[in-house]
Amino acid sequence: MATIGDVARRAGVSQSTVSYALSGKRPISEETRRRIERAIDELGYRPHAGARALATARTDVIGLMAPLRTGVDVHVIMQFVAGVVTGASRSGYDVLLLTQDEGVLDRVTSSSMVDALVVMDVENDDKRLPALERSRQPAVLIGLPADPHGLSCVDLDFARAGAVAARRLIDAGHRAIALVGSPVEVVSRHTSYAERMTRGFVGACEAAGVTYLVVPTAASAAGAAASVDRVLGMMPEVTALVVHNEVALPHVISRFREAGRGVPEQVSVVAVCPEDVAVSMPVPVTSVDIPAEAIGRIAVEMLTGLMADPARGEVRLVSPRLTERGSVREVSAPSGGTVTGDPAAATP
Amino acid sequence: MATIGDVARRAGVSQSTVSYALSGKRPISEETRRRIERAIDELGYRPHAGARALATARTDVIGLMAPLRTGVDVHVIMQFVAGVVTGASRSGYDVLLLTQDEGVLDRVTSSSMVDALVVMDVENDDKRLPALERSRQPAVLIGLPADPHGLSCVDLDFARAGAVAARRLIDAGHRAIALVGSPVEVVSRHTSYAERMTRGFVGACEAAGVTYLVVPTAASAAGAAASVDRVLGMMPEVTALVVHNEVALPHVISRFREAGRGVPEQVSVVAVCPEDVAVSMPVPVTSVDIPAEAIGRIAVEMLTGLMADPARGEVRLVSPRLTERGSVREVSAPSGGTVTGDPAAATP
DNA sequence: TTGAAAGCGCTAACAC
DNA sequence: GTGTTAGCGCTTTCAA
Repeated sequence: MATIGDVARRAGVSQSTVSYALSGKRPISEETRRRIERAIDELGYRPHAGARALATARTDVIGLMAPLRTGVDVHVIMQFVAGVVTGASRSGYDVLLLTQDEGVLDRVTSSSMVDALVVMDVENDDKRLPALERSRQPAVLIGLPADPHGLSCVDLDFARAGAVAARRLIDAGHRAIALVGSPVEVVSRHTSYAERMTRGFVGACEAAGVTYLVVPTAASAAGAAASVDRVLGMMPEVTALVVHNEVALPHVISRFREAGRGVPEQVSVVAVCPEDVAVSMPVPVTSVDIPAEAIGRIAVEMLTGLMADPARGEVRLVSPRLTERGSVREVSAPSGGTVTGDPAAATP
Repeated sequence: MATIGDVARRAGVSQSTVSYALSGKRPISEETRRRIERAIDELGYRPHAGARALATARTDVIGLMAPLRTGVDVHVIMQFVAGVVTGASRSGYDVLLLTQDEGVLDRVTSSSMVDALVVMDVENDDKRLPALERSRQPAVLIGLPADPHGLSCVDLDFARAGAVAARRLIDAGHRAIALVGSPVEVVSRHTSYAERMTRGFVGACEAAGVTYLVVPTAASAAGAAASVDRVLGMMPEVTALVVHNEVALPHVISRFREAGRGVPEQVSVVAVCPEDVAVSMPVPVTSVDIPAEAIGRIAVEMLTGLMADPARGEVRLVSPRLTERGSVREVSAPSGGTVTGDPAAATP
């Protein structure tokens, strides 16, 4: 590999001139610049990343801690990752893919491998937070810990998403609505989005005085079926669902159909999921989209902002947007319903 | 950040001694080693990755070119990625996540950011291959280009997978079998796995003299429905399916059921997909598993092998394994069928 | 507008 | 068993 010295020699200038020509940090005469560019092309020169990192204390690499346990919401995760990579490359950064492990975090940061970090799948009381603080690296969390104080976070506003989804159904005249939610693992791991989603849903239902039910649901056909049966058992009058579980969604729909309740004829559905999932269902599903890729990009934008100017933490909640796809049926409201709900499951 | 010099001073030894203590490349007295370790702990020292890369011409990072276009087989991709990351960390490497772009490949390799590369989603005539060659970096491809000569590749043996899946159905007595295959985009992009799969399927069917049909299928409910209708139209006597399309799978099953052909009562199914997908279907599906995570790990193993000893390229095809899950019904063979098939779609 | 040269932090001869 | 030191390739003062 050619070095900056080779380029300098070939162009008949000094190393520093080449360096400055590359960085643009001082004016270079047209003639010199031309010679340098020529030499660079001829030699196929690229600065050595390690040498540069050593000299500048920057790597132009950002670390991405992503949950690679497969099974849950792979779709969404992939989209976050894609957004982060896109955003990063747009800003001239590469992405080092890290596992969800505080040990890795310590190692990577203190050996100066990355300039900053994006941390995905943040839990309420995330074990990586102390390590993050210790590292004193700029960082953006995707998700919301219990105490986001001083941290930079971005996420979909799941509380509003839950409310928007519920309200769409309420406004359509439905009076008995179930939330088919995230898997119990997610809830018990205290990844806050499930709780926020539930809170928003419950809030909207109570405000409107409609009957509601919250059912955590495993990410499989069996889980979906079990949840559907539970819903039908506890709330036979159900006419509408909010589904916040990408994997279960198709199975929920078909189980309801098997039970003689077609979507959208007998049962209306609003999903909370990525757009492409909602579109690819047997029945296109009206949904509150999770703009995962956009959120990934925003995370990187926030990060570059932080690097330029280490301000105080900022929490950015992306507003949910509902897209109609015809899975909600307007019903003539048969007078107001009663508030019942499943107190056990519905605690915020 | 503490440097090796700080450690040396604190331990009362020279830098090189610290370096050697760390690398174990020469014997260090028990006493000295103890003092050094102590100093390292107290200072929280970690070698600076860039400095080390500069001095050793190694980064301990491998590049992973992964297709981040969402939509197709996200599941499988995630599992490959997870396998690569796991394998890498097991061998002391970190992973730089790169987009599928020759420009990126050139940049990353010639600036010495990585020691080696794993290239996913290889097409028959992949544009990245020249850049790869140019880079003279050890590389392992996941997938198979048209001419793998001199390259290291690993993939599932899709030809045998197709054959195994078909044979399972043939052996169960089925005489009219359809392959619901990969999306046309995949086929036309000439990602060879779809072709190999088809070849294996067709070969087995022709060898057994059964009727068969090959139908590329879009990765959506609509695509699945269209394909099912096409199958029923062209081959109404169909009693068995091989499905090589993870996204379409659930919709194929339900569309058949809607057409009055339940799985496995009227229609037997063997899928070619990751295990967790087959398990999470409404009906557990007998499948030839795609051991994506294992393949990812193998890729890294091959890579470390190559780095240690740049041998000639080696193509490793992982043997398919069929797992019974009850979606195949044994039928009393009603005498041998005729070879018809869809010549247009079934060309190898 | 350009050069010379001192590091950045580490490894690995080459000494002893 | 340990120390000295010359790089690795780049950036950035300091000088001109």
